[in-house]
Amino acid sequence: MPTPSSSSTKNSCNSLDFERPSTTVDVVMFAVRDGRLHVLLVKRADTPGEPFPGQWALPGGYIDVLKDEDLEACALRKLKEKTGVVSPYLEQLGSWGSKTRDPRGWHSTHAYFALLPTASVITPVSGANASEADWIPIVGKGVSHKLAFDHQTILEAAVARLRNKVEYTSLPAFLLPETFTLSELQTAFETVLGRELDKSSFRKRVEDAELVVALKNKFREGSNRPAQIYKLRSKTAPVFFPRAIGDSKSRAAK
Amino acid sequence: MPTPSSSSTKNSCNSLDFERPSTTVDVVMFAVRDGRLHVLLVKRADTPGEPFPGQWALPGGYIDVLKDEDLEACALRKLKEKTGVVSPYLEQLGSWGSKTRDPRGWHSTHAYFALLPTASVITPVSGANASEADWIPIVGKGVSHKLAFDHQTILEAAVARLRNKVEYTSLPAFLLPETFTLSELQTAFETVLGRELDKSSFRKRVEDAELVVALKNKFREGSNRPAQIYKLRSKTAPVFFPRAIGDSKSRAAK
DNA sequence: AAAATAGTGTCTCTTAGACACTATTCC
DNA sequence: GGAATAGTGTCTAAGAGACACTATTTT
Repeated sequence: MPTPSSSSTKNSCNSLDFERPSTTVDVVMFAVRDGRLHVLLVKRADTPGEPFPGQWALPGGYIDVLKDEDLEACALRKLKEKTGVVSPYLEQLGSWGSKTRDPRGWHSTHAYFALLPTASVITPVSGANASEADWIPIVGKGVSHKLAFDHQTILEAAVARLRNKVEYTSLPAFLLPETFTLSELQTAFETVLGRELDKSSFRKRVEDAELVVALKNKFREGSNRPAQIYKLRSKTAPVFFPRAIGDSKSRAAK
Repeated sequence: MPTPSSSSTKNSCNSLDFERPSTTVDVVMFAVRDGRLHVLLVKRADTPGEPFPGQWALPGGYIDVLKDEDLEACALRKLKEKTGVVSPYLEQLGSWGSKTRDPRGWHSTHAYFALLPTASVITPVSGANASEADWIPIVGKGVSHKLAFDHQTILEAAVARLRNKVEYTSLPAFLLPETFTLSELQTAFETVLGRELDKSSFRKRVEDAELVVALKNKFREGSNRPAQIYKLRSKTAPVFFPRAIGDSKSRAAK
């Protein structure tokens, strides 16, 4: 077991002198487009020498020890670079690290997942050195492209986590614009869950959880009865419902 | 933003040539001793130059790129080194990384948490270079010692996660020996939860979840009616209950 | 028989789902 | 009035808690 204070000399990236794994941060960014859940992917540069050239991957990359104060700041930086969004819902997903997941050697990545409001979905920014970025629809457990590294695994974990948490939290609310109607909120839940919900019990649930606040005299007009417009009571913290939304159906594991 | 393929030359730990953070793995090991929840801590070496000399810390350390296939293998290695236990319940907790959490520079750690069966708690192994190790009781949100690095934060996250998951999973079962009675199982839940449970509803819950299997003609004898002895149906996977154990009481956040 | 713990049954309360119902707008 | 969506009320079923009850052992 290597100890940082040993004084064998091999190479020195800083005060520690033994072979160390490299560290990255990847972000799974979700948004709803055309009533379907999408994830933002980037196409890797087609440079020879780069691993997985030209393949789709999660946006992410190496931590910049000068720019990034901490892991979350690094994730937020990558988010802003790709989408321009400054403060979306962001949650740590997990980490993956092994000898083999990157052909360049021992790598570990800290994965985050983010929920972006519909409004911000318009422009996939093809940033500085990212050759291409696009919103790809979620199909089944993940995406129908083959992804670089172990990004398929990470994406599947993110989709599973999101679907699981929808059962007992208000996460889909972060996929909507600032203001919305209850029907729109319900549709967001249904989009993520992949099944329809009963209107009456959904509304009771939302009401009891005090998730939203009605905006006085604000209504969504259409060719029918206008709908009350709401906003979230808390723009950042999700609400935890006391029971799963499927109740009698058992909650999925992990 | 640094790119791995840039060819400025600064130093070279492997093929990547820019300043990189260091990576560790820490493990929060829980066990029940004398009816109370404990965590295994180690005392850091009292060597000058080492950060936090002589202070209590979570067991863990640098990834060994030669020995460790992946993050989980690294966590299991550290677990075995400290306790001798080979396959406990092990779950990824999260990761913490920042410029400031280690005085030696940008560090990130992958934290795991483990539940150890009572049987394995007897011997805190003071391994090779670990100067001292001991089981410390959980008090409130964490432990009453001051811990090295941000280990207090990590420990508190582990305690919170454990307490939260007890509400809807069978995690405390992994704190018991192979076989146990339902009363012992209930006590394990109560120890972690920090509150008493109703016997009847607890047993219904366990029964409905098909968590345990009765051992034919095995009974725990005492100065009273003997109790049926059970074992877990699955020694590794926790069971997820359809509802929180507190039900009407709301589940804690995160 | 008493003590002690194991194990069960009954009642009530809460909440989710099903589903029918009413309400309000535009055409 | 009809179409369309918003919003509400009523009934039922399932599961959790409270708590009293029975069961089986040792002393």
